[in-house]
Amino acid sequence: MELDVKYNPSAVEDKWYAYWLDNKFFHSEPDGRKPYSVVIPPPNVTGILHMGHMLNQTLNDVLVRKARMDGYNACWVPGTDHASIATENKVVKMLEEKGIKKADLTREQFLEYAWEWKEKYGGIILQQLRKLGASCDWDRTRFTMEPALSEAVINTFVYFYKKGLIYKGVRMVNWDPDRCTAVSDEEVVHKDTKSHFYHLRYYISDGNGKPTDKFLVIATTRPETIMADAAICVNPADERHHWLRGKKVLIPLINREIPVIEDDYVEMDFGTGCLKVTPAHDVHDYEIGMRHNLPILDIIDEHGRLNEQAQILVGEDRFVARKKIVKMLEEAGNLVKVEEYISPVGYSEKSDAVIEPRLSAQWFLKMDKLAADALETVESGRTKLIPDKYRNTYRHWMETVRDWCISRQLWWGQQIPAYYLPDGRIVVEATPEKALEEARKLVPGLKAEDLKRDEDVLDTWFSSWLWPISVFDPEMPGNPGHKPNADLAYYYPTSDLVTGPDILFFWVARMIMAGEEFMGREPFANVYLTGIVRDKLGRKMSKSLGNSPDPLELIAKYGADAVRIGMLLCSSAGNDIFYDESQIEQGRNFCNKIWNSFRLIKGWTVDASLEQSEVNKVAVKWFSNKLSQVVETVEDHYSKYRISDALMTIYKFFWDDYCAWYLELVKPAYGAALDKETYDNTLEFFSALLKLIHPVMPFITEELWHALEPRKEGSTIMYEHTPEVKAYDKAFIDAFELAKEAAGSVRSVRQQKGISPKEPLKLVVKGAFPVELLPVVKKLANVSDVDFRDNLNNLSGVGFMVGTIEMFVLLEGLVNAEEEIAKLEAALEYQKRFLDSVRKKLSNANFTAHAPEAVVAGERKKEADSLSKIASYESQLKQLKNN
RNA sequence: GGGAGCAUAGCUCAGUUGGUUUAGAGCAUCUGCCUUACAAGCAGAGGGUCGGCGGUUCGACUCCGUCUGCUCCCACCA
Repeated sequence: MELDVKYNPSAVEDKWYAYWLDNKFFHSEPDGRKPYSVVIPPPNVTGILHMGHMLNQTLNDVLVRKARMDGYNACWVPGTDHASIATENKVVKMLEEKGIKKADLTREQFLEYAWEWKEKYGGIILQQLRKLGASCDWDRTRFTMEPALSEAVINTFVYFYKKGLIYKGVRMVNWDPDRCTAVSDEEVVHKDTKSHFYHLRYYISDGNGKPTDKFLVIATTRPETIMADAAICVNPADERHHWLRGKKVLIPLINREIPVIEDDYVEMDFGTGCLKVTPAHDVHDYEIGMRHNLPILDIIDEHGRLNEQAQILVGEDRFVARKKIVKMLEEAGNLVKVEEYISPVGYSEKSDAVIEPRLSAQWFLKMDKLAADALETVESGRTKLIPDKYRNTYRHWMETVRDWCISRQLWWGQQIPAYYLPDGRIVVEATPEKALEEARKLVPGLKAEDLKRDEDVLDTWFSSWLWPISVFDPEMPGNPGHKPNADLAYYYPTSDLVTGPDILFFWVARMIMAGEEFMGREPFANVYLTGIVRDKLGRKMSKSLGNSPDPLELIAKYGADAVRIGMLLCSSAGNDIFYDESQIEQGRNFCNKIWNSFRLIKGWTVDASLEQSEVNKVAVKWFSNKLSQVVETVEDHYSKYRISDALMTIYKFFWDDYCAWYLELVKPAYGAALDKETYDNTLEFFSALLKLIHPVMPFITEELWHALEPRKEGSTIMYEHTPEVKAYDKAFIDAFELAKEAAGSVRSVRQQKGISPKEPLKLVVKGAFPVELLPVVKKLANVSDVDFRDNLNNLSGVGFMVGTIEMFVLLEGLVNAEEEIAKLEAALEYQKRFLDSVRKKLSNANFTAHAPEAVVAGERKKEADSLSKIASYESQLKQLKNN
């Protein structure tokens, strides 16, 4: 078989992915094995794969594949999220391009377009995930708006409504004027924004609506809202303003009279100490208004424009109005001064529009009990957050969370199952038929067309918070008539959840709430929170910055395995990832290394009659011991979710120990054959390595596992078992390190003296170097001869130390005595200083008295070793100087 | 404004209850090699007063305080 010098991933990857699918290797059904289940954080149905997904899905796939090889019944449920705002935006945009306005469509027509769009573009992202090698059970693919899951959402709404936890109320909500919908507190991003602080003069009224010459000054950032002012408020303790008590003032420009009131809320040392109270357009003002029974005057419409109530600037956008009114105020003589001002302003996470606090009727879910339960889940450790630092933020959020505004003024989503009777009363039922039935109990003879269904849909998170339950059982426990479900019983709670910390509250916390509410227990055992993928400059990868590479192009260029390695190499949990293409190159190089090691092995001929040589014996002995030690380390890393450490351990083990040391040791001379025993062991080691690597690099390992020996149809490395940890001889492994060090030192001497690796060298040894390991030094350092002696006097060459063993490379005529003396003196100097520091410790009575015995013994050993090294350096120096 | 976290080689990071670490890895760098598995490679080498200062301790990268710098989260836009 002729193998290419370079590994070619594209030819291999599609083949094996199709093979895995054909054989249903990713599919899981409940059985006698222990389950390992994960649900995908459902990406937006209209989304495309970005680097953040790559990182998450790679980590997820590593965990799933590892669990599968550990004998678990692994089930990874994929799916997408209908993402109401994001998707509706895209559909609206698409329609606009066709010249169609949403306003001209009925709800049904719009939804038809939306579904069409979803069928066409939705799920591209799931196709992309396949390219990465994700071992999802595609037969279980779910969509949050598929009929069954929508039903689950509706049932959940009914459930909470009947439990009294859902209510409708007029509240100040975060209004996104771009999208014309309310958004939740969590969807508001506060950004420091440059604005102005306008100081405005309000004249005191003479009691008949006419201005006197007295006035007060307020400071505001929103002069366009003065027409909605209901009062001016001062702090009762503020003596500067006591003269205003009982007075009325006139709103500039429109001359409407409003009272001066007093409330502790106002801070005396901020602004002028006078606050204009605008209950309809500010959350605090609203609260003050409630306390003081102030009228509410709403002057801004749903698009953020001034309405008729404003009297002036009607129809103007709020920001345009702001500019215009400032000019008007200036001309009217009401503008005292303008200050530059930076203040935090809320923006809609989805549209980036400035949030308008707006009073509107919305549906809310009471959070106190749900949040308390979900907090306990994490506090008790039933769900672990990895890394642990997120527990603090989680706690803080759970303790301060407010009721969840769950209604959205959109069409794409689950429509709220609330029905209004003509008299305004509400019935909430899962179906229109049921609703009518209930309504008739209130108003006999009511007709279907008399019932009006609420226009709003539910927040997307109100569907995705059910995900770990609904993907297994859309009928949802908790609903009347719910029957036990085998999948749910088997797979719930899921094992690990891999997701970004940015949706810890949006999604993770709420899934925990739903889990506790409906299942009575946590939805997952561990939540692994990844970092944010950033570019080399530390900027978050984003479409607008254009700094995010296309993952599919990367896969095409380097191969999926390489990309996976690149993502994993630098991804300790919770730390941000600084993405750099060179990491993916490193992954590609690793693929190539694996590939070429296979070419080497495959090229060997075997002679069954050959005896196993000493060097091969020791190589096999060492590697089999080392393998167990490494597997143990890797398992430990995995158990702590230190995926990049696990990968690095495997990487070094393969590259350094297997390729650079083991294969070089057993490699037969050119044209020579290898003994069968060593060959079999070598293949066995290779096979074990492939299994160890498979979770991180699924494609190349499957390819080579099949190339290694003929496999039965339908077999796969995916279901091979992770290599076992057998008892290993640590002392022997450590001793082998001495041999490596010796070989390295000899090579170093060659480098310094410019001696070709092909020229054999002679070595003299003083000390207890294990004879068993001599062949290792001989072969890898090209040493023809090793001579043990009691002293190294009168030799010509270069000496070095391996531990406390002295070694000497015999070299005639190549030695520069001065150079050697200088080197030895430097080494001696270092050693003497080291000895000093050790002795300082040992001579300290406090140290010997307080430190544990083992530590003291360690220091004594250091002292002894150091003394022996010093002695040997000194004797070598003496030699050199005498000659 | 409140809270959390981070700061270790040029870069990205380890360093697990303070003691065989006058600190390790990978990448990058430098030197020598086209040695018939791999130049996407091989061999060798250099590189850090562990952010500053102070304290606790026989002993501090590790614990405490403080300062500086960065990041993130939360927060009602007078």
